[in-house]
Amino acid sequence: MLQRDGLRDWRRRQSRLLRPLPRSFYDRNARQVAPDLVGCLLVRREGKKTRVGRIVETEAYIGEHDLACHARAGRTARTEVMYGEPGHAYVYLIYGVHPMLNAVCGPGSAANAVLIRAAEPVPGELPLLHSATGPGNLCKAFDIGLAMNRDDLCDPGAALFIAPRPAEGRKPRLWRGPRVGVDYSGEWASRKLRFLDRDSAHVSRPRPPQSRMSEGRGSVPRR
DNA sequence: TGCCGGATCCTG
DNA sequence: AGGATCCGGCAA
Repeated sequence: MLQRDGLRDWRRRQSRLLRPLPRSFYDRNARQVAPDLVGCLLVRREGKKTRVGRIVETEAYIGEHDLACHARAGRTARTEVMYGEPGHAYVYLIYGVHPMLNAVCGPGSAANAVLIRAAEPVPGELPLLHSATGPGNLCKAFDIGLAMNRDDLCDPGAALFIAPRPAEGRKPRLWRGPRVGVDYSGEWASRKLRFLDRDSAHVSRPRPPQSRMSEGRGSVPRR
């Protein structure tokens, strides 16, 4: 049990080192922020527990002119937070079922946001409650609900924030592709605003051609 | 006030 | 392939 206490202390020390990305990080177009968030650490503090995951997939939603972005309808009660200070959470419910986590971006009051679509476990940290592959699953794994809408991700005491890429962490090899589930948005559906770490086994579908675990349902290498 | 359509996921 | 399940946005 000494060993386990040691591990707990180690985790506590590690998690104290995690600090939120500064607001200036988010105060840019989501097109710039989204790829920079891949490899960063999603941190959820709940009671005495701190859960950490490495973000491996994001999507940029770049403002009112982006027909896939909720702000396409302009300023409304729901989208208000996207026009506010960068660095806050925008959480909404999709299909009446799944909460989705976004980080509000800028510049300034431009209604930009980055959807956080997947995270992978970090060795040495608490195991995640559940797979964090896919935006709905990710919210479940980190216990993120609608109540966290508008929370400030830059507050050092926040229950939810994103910490910078660890210096010792591997640098992601990024792949860029079209966003998922936005076929209704015309030409915006084909814009490559989805970013993922090609070497992660925890990205959602559809996976890029030669990523780890890219084998779809029952497909077999050809000969 | 009512209706419609989602930035999804899981099962059959 | 389809259902779950509910909220925001828009038309009436």
